[in-house]
Amino acid sequence: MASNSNRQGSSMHKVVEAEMKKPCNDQDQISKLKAEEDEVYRQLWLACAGPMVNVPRVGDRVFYFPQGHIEQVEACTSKDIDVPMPIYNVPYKILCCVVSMQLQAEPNTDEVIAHITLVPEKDGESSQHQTAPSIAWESCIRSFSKKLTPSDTSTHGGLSVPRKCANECFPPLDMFQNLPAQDLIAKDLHGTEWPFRHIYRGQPKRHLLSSGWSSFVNSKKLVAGDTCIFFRGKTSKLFVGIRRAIKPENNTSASLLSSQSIQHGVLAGAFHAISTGSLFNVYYYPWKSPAEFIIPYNQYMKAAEIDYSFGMRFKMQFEATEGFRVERSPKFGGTIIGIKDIDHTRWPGSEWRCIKAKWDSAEDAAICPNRVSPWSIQVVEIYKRKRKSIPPDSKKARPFNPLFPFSVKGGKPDNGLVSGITKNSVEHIHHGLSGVLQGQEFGIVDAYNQRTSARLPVSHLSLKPFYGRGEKQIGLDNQHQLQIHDHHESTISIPGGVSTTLGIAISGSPTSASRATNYANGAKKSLSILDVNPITSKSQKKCISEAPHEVQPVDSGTCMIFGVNVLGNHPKVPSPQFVVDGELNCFDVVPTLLASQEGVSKTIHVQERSNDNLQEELCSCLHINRSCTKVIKYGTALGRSIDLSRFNGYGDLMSELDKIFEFNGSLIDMSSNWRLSYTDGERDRMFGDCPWKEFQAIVKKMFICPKDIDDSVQARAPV
Amino acid sequence: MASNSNRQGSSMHKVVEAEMKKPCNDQDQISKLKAEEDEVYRQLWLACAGPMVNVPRVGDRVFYFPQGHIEQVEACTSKDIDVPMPIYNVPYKILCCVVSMQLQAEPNTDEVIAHITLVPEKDGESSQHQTAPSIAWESCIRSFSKKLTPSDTSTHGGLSVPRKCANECFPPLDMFQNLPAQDLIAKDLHGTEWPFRHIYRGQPKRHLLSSGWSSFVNSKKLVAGDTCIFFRGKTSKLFVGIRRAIKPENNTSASLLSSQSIQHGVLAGAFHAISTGSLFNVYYYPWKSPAEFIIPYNQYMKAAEIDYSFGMRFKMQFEATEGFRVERSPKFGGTIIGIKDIDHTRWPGSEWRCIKAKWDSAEDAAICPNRVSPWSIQVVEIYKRKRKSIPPDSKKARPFNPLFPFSVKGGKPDNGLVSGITKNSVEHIHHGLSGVLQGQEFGIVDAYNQRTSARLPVSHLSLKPFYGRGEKQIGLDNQHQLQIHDHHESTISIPGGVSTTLGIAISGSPTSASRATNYANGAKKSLSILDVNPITSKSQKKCISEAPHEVQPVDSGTCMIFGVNVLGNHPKVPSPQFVVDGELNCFDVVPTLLASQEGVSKTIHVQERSNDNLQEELCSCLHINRSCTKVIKYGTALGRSIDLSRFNGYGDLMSELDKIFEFNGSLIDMSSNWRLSYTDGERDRMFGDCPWKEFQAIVKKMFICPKDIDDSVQARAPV
DNA sequence: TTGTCTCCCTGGGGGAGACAA
DNA sequence: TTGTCTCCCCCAGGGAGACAA
Repeated sequence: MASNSNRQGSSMHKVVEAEMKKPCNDQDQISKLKAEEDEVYRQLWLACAGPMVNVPRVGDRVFYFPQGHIEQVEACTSKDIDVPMPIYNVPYKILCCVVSMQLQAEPNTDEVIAHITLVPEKDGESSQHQTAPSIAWESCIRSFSKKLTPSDTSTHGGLSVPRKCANECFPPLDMFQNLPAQDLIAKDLHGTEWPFRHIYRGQPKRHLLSSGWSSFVNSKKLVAGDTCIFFRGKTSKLFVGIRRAIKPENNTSASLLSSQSIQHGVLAGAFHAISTGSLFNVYYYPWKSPAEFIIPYNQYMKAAEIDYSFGMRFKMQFEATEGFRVERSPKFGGTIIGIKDIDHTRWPGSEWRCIKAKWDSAEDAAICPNRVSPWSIQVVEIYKRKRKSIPPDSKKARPFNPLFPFSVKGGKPDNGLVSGITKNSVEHIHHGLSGVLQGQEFGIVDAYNQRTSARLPVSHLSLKPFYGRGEKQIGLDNQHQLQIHDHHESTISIPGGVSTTLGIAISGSPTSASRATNYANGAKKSLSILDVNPITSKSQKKCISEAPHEVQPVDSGTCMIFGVNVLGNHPKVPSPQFVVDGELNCFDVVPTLLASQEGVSKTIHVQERSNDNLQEELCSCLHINRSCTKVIKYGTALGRSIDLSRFNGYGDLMSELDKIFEFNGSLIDMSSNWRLSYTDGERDRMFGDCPWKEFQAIVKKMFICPKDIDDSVQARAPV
Repeated sequence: MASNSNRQGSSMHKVVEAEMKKPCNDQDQISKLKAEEDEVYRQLWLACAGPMVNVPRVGDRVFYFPQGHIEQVEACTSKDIDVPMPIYNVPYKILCCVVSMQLQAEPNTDEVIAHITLVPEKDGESSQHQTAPSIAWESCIRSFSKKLTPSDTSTHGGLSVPRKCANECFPPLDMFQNLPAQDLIAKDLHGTEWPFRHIYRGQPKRHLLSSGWSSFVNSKKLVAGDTCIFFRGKTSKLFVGIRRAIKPENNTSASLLSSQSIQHGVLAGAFHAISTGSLFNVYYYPWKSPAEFIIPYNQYMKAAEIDYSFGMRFKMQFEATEGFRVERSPKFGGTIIGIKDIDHTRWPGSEWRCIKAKWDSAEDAAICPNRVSPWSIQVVEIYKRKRKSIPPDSKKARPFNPLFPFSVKGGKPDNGLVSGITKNSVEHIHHGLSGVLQGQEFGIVDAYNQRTSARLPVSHLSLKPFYGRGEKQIGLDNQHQLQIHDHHESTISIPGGVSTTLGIAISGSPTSASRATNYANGAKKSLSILDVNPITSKSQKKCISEAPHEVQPVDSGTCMIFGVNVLGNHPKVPSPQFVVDGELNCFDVVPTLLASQEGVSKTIHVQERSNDNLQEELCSCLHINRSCTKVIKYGTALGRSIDLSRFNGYGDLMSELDKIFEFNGSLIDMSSNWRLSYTDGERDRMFGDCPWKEFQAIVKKMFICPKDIDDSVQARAPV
């Protein structure tokens, strides 16, 4: 392209560009020049991307949000088929390290693209890695941008360069000449060189880019309103870029894959990367993406420190018109009117766009999104309140099960790396009220029934909530890690990160059974990171936010603080396509398999059998990949299935069961003769004798029985 | 674009286009016109795609080959990271019905795109659905294509239209005029209308497209060597298209996803589609795709009827130069020098490019691919031999496990829909020799050890080989299908097809164990489709191909007939990333878990223990996600692992073991005192007393023991 | 019959100062 | 100071027949 337009003037025009490389052999000098050029390129790229765009640098730690990535690809593709996506077993945010970062531009449109290579971070914690402070290039990098006028883009004449910009950014002209002029060569983001004639002429005199300019305009298909951007470093290297007023629309039919498959690609790609701990590539298109989906660790954590609550006032910036300098828009003001994960089914607890905003002016509301993410807003100072306890990111194992890309249904337990901020807020509750959960390992601890929880192994209490159903993990730093489990559930980690968790019943051979048990005990001893304190249960339902400015939420029923609904009202979770309808059939059929699947779920049943049957069913149903847990009411043919992940505690559950089985409240207030019990992997338990989170993790099936009948099968009835 | 160039001549030129719609209100007439236009468009699209390209029509049944789809996306994207892909549990070919088919073109390059919506067919069999015969449009559709000369594409002058083409394809000119001329309007694949001045002038007189032509050339960026194509139906509707000599290269940086993620997208998308039976979209780019990956059912089946063998001569067509008519190239001749699945690890048994070709001339070899698929070649008549039995596609359940998109490693058992042709050949063996496997449901049945196998439910025997390790499936037509399993292994199918299979050891409770068995028996009763016959095992190694012209293969070691290697030599299968290295640790640690995974594989170990240990290990290792099976030789410290999927029968296996353990043939001919035994999921120690396929599915570990020692632990020693 | 060349002639657009906001 | 206009002038390229393969 450039060569086409290389209609250079007569040879008397001196070419100024020429990099001005001094004849120094100093390696440092050369690499400095290179570094400067790289920095100029980066700044140009950012200027072309827009004032709101930022990208991390190599080595930075970031959070990758698959939801945001999908937002981008959805913005780029036309939704083809309305086939519901499965729920992938991918955390809503993934801590990564930036392995490489290539700032590029699309050849045809000059649309900016950041090609980012990430590697999932093994370790949730580690030092608050700071981005290597970039050398203060700002002092020696000059730039200007100009929004093109109709004259600038007309066929008659060139670009009128503001005097100040020309003086600052272009090499000086020899003003003693009759018609001061020089030939400039500017590189665009592709490295293509564009020759421009820079001339000082007209009456009154002004700076113009004449020859070459119209070729540039034609090639880049610039129109009035677009912005051209010039950057120049100390070494006189000149760069040119563009930012369009109207972003190029997507080539609808030009996609290689269907939008469906692309979403699969995003999710399966992320899944594979975290499963194997391997690199993965992400393309970030700032012009297309509704929001950044790769957030620097520090930015995220800073947001996590703030105690967002209803009614808070905040400001947010968006791209808008700006002057010759690349600047940010004025800020738009808004108020938080809701905090809630936007897709509880797929991304429970996610902070992505979890804040519902009401914008101050109606016009703003038309431009600004309804929902924003915490890290993209600036809370007005007066409202800022930090959380009390901030253990930012604790050392935890990956919470998802790498053998199961698809989750059967929502209900992903809240845990560790998966939901940092959410965790923090929850943690805050406990901290504030019971002083638990300090240090690197912490969990959401509950003591719904103190008697029972006291009986559980210490390690269990501490780690269980984070590893799904009663798993715990040792040897985290080892690729060949082995996860062991009591309740006779076990997990194997496959090198490269693939692991699965499977529960098994005790083998008939006492030898092998005892061997396994012994080993489990041995493993437990190696856990030195436990920190368990007794806690009380009162805190469970208290609304976390204690900000003085807090108002009762308008959209009642949800008071979500970073994804945790602290009120008792629950939206109905839609059932995605992967729920087992036929599963009731397996009820009597299949020998029990006690599988522990993080983020996966549970089989559940109705029951109308004798006590013998109850006993028997302890190991009679397959517990893999179910989102729902069966509830069987004694004497009733039709059982029900419920998704435990929808509930935040026993109270919620009981209310629901009371409603479902039409106890009219008598199940809740215990006035009925019926009680709820459940089976876990081992044998019968009474309802409510362990913390809720743990209950969620271990429950296999629930039974609603008359007390007398229930008692008769309860070998060891706690409570 | 078109409007830009719409420099129409003076008003005296009559516009001929105008669709010539007669003033008939007849709906039939209108829809006929529409149908004709659609057909002309289709023909134009095909002509632009190239002479070798074909696409199915809506309603057609086709096989979709994920491998081919990946070939296409790989051809379009630059491989970014060298991270190995996981093995997805997706069949290598997927029978689909074409739900919709949009023939499009890329806006910038006019590259042809077929946007195909497929839905996986539930039913492997069903009627030999014939494509609705298209109306014989050919009689009324006129077309010509011209390879553009330098003059045609130069800035001076227009397109020189061959006289015959102009007469046939353009509306007739009024030759009584001084300068006979008319204005034509031609639609391209986007529906954009291009005006052309058709004039008959010069000395001598000739047909030219003058005004408008150069705009067309510029807009489409045509160069000499490219081809322009005109089509016209009866209704005078004129269409124009192009086919480039040099296909546009891929926009490397313009991809939305990394090539990794795109491959994930292809595979996860396919997986999801077959899991849920839902629609999925595929974009086929004939200019980019190295080969068609959507093959009409009939074309595939026709190929499947042929008994391909080494040395066969065949012809194949490729795109090449052609005349004014869109025609196929001359055929290239070649010889089959190998038949073998190209990626046995990922796509075992796949016929995709399974034929290794030697091309007759060296120049051809430079153009033609090394490997071709059976359906894309035409076997020279003299070599054609049909297979004996052709049960083309039997009604079988989907063989893959829908809960496991990723398979850990190759070794996918041959089964049903997954490998139609391969199956056929395998089936053929059994059919020909034992008369088994008729009807809709069939399995490879064996009764090597009657005593042992007699204990298994019939259903087990019958279905096992096709569903991995000892699974069986009922209710195939039901989305809510339930897979049941004895050996205390069980599978749940989740509606939409998600299911998993897990094995468990017998629970400590005798009650539950017996119940499970009972139920399994009960379930068995509902299986009315079983057809079990005794077969002998001799047939196992017989080479299928009995073609008289068959020659011994040059690249010895593989004589694959549709994916089945009928010779005994096996290439080493590379171990992909998902193999468990740390698994030896679990050996002593974890209670046995007998997992049945279709396409997944087996754990294996070395052994140097006492008989007690042997006994113990019957249920001591996790059998998930292994490609290899352990072989333990008594008294030898170092055991070995072998991939059973590499072998086609016991003979192969024994040869290999004989070699590995240096028996120098004495293991094969039984002259040594050593024997091979194995353990299955029920802790029974057995000899090779069941069909090979079943053996592959149920074997957990193999032991090579001296006869006497072996007998001592052999409760029931068959042989 | 059709590919290439050359001649003719027109108009789009590059290059300059004039003028005005 | 800079956006727009207009004038000037040139040459790219379209349109035609000549010529030759």
